[in-house]
Amino acid sequence: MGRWEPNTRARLETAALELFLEHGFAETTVPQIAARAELTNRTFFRHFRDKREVLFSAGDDFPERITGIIRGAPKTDDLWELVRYGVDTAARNFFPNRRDYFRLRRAIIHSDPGLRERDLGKQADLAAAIRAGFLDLGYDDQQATMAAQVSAVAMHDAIDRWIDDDSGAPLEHFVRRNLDTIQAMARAAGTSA
Amino acid sequence: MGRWEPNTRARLETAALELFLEHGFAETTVPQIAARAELTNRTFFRHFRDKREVLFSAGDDFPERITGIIRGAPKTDDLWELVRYGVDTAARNFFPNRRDYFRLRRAIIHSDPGLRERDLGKQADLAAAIRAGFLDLGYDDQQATMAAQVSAVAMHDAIDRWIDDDSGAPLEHFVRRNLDTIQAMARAAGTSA
DNA sequence: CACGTCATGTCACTCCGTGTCATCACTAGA
DNA sequence: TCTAGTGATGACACGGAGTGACATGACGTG
Repeated sequence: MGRWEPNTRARLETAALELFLEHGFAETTVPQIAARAELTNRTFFRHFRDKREVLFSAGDDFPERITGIIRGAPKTDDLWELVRYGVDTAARNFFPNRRDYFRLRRAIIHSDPGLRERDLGKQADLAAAIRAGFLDLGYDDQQATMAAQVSAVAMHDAIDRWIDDDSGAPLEHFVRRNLDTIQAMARAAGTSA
Repeated sequence: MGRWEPNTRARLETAALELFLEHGFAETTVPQIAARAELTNRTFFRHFRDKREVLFSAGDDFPERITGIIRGAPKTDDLWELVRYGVDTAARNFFPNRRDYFRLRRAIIHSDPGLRERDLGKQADLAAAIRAGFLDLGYDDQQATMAAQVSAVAMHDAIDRWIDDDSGAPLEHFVRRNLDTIQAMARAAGTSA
């Protein structure tokens, strides 16, 4: 399997992260990253489709995993309960407890419009996978799509809050709170007027 | 004001759309677009920050307009009602009745990953503007963020369905239906089990 | 009619990303 | 031990995106 240094991908990822933190994303060139990892320009693009992707390859398997979670969910007709179960389980399993790393990574992503767009793309991929899972369970297109989007939105925002929070609350807490907020909104509708 | 042909931007936009439809987005070069519009490469980038943006400049004022809509909304404490009002009003006012044009445009966007990401970026910009409007009205961060995301998601998906629908139903119909789906989900939670 | 302004043109340049072929370590098999 | 094959990397060339700096030329103003 590994004839050269077998850590090629990892070496490129850490080299990239370091350089992005030192000089900024836009100011870092791909040849610089490759050089720090003792590789060449061409090799970088064999492992990552573009310069942005080097920050996102960690979540490559999220779509499959979320599909697995939904498949393995306890049987219920309650779609909202299924959403709660799904995001909660994902929150418990997807994210290692390295908040400081995520904070650095987010800082880089927020610093560049292109990275922000790529991040949104990943979020959309996740939503698509969730939707596919719901469709598989027999929910109709409309329900599956909306439930998936709500899930993805709640999760994405929760990660943001979790990163900024220093109380030690787990990610699940923030996801649930987001879903509860939406639910409360929808339930209160038509009540006050 | 106009010394040359005064339609520079519009000429570039139509030239780009035509070429994208003829040869595909990736296969079309910026010099080609500029040439068809009888302009130069450099002028293209003075009007659009990159090749993708030429397909999106039409919605540049959406964020301001949505903020205006929320500011001018009838007073209510019912956030969900406010969401309904906002997306409904936006649906009525933002989109001209050129479904065929939107269909072509969407076909191009769906054909290229980069364009899809840019599209998601625009959706996020819209969500941010909506959130700002809600914050302005005094809602807390959590509520404002979730309500804004729900609004943006409902709108984005509604446009998709509206484009594909041939019954002549107006865009508002699909937005409302999306919101109703979410509301029904949230209200039914805990009912069936 | 001289002047300033502003959109466009011209030119040169860096960097991203790709196609193509060469290299070289390791493995399998005789 | 030799040899052929495999697969990851290196070397090289190239097109296209996007930018900076300066030139041009039409228009309004005094």
